[in-house]
Amino acid sequence: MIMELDLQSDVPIYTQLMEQIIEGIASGDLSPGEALPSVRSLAADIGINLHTVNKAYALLKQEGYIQIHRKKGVVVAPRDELPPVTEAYKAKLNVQLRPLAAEAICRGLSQGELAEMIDRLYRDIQTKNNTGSD
Amino acid sequence: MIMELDLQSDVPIYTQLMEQIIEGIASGDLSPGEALPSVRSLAADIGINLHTVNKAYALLKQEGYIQIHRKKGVVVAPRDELPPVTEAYKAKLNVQLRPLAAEAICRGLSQGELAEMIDRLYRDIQTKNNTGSD
Amino acid sequence: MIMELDLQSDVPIYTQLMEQIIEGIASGDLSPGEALPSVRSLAADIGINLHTVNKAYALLKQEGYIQIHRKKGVVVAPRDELPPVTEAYKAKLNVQLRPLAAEAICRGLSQGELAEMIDRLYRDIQTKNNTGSD
Amino acid sequence: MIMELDLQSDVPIYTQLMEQIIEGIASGDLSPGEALPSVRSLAADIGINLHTVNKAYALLKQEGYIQIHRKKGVVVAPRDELPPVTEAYKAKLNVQLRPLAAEAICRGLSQGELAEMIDRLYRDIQTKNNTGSD
DNA sequence: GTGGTCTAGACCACA
DNA sequence: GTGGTCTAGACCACG
Repeated sequence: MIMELDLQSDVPIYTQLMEQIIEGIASGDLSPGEALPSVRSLAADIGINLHTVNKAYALLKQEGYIQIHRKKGVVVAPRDELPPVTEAYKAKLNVQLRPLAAEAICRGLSQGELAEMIDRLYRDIQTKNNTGSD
Repeated sequence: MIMELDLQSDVPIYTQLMEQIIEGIASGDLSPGEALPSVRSLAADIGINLHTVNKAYALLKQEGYIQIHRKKGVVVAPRDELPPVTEAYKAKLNVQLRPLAAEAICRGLSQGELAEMIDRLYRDIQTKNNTGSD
Repeated sequence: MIMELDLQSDVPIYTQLMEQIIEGIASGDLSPGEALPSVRSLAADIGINLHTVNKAYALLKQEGYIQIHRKKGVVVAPRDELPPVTEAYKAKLNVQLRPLAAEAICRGLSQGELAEMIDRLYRDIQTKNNTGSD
Repeated sequence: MIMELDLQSDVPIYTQLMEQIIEGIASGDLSPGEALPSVRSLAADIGINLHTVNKAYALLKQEGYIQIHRKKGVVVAPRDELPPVTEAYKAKLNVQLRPLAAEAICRGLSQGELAEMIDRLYRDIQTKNNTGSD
């Protein structure tokens, strides 16, 4: 799996790492139960410190996306143990979307255009289409 | 206008300030051309540091939401000067939405449900217009 | 507040730190809303690395015992926001108690004796009695 | 005897092994004097490393729960040689229970509820005696 | 070799 | 000065 990190971004590296892995799971690039690279090897691969990878893994574990298996190492959680759509999640998502919606309204982006963007993102992610022909 | 700040949040205060003002403009609570409180008075009102308000105003100005006149003070930008839907904006929005979409897919939130959430947010924000002169 | 750490113990320092703070809250030694020492100062006080303190604080925050307030720094969560008795908590507690109960049965410790130990612990903690006259 | 191991748990496998065996003794599932599987066969049965089983057995022997004879192999200690309720044990138990009690107090779990949980655990463990000869 | 823990020292965003 | 992030290097428990 290819990790696209922007070390210059103001988004913390461990967050980018988390996002990449979550997107990997969403796209099917990473299958439930599949093993992930060890903290050390991934850190070496992408040229960052192992603690940074460790933090990403720890947070993903806490959220339920991955598990630390004592024999298999780090693995993607099985499908039925992936985090579900809880009320807490929907509340969090609302909080995240709200400022985006407000800005969209200010700029005059129609709801339809926004819906279309999301539509494209859903298809983009689910078809592993990483190049985006837009 | 009421500012709702969460000092426990991991979102910086100046960002929350920006979001509140943008949402105020989106909801019509703040009209184009309307005057905003001075840095000093706003900071005193909500009990935060001058620098924090300053930073929020500076960024809002930079993005085109507000204007700072020597005489009139801080005012909301006139309608035709509010930031438009540029390609850069759409790209930024895509980058912001992508991880949210990926997580939604992982958790099994359908595209329809997500669209509905956004629909509700649009209505929620746009009908919050209290025109309150307090 | 006095921190009693055993650097030789196999219990991680950050765990001991968490336990001490939780006991401090339980005993009333730390009041809801009260400010805790900063990561740096606490680390310096007890002669450990600031990252270790940081980890303890981060976990306590995650569990809801403390909050990171942007103005006041680290504070004990207000009483009504302290973690409640959830089913998840009871399940966790059961898992923790089970092996202790099994060992107690093996050794022939009666249920009454165990109940009495807990009774004494409750009183001990709630009366800030840190010396234990047993 | 069935071993329930959780490879995702943060509890080391050898510890889980110990706990299972101790609970087996407590429930009567394993009788004093009864033979336990050899290190080799147990390791093979539950699919873990030899060293892991070895470590569990060594610690159990050290604590007095099992005995290792050259000829008879591994057997559960006779009833009168099982570890008794020593002061050291009570002290250790106190140390283990203390943080649990502190957390319970913080969350508002009453002493009665805690006592009831322990009561249920005692009965749960002691009635699990299936005397299964498989 | 794995993850977990701890240390040390550094930079930055925030208020 | 605060917490947050990242790096570097080390030791240990586990399997």
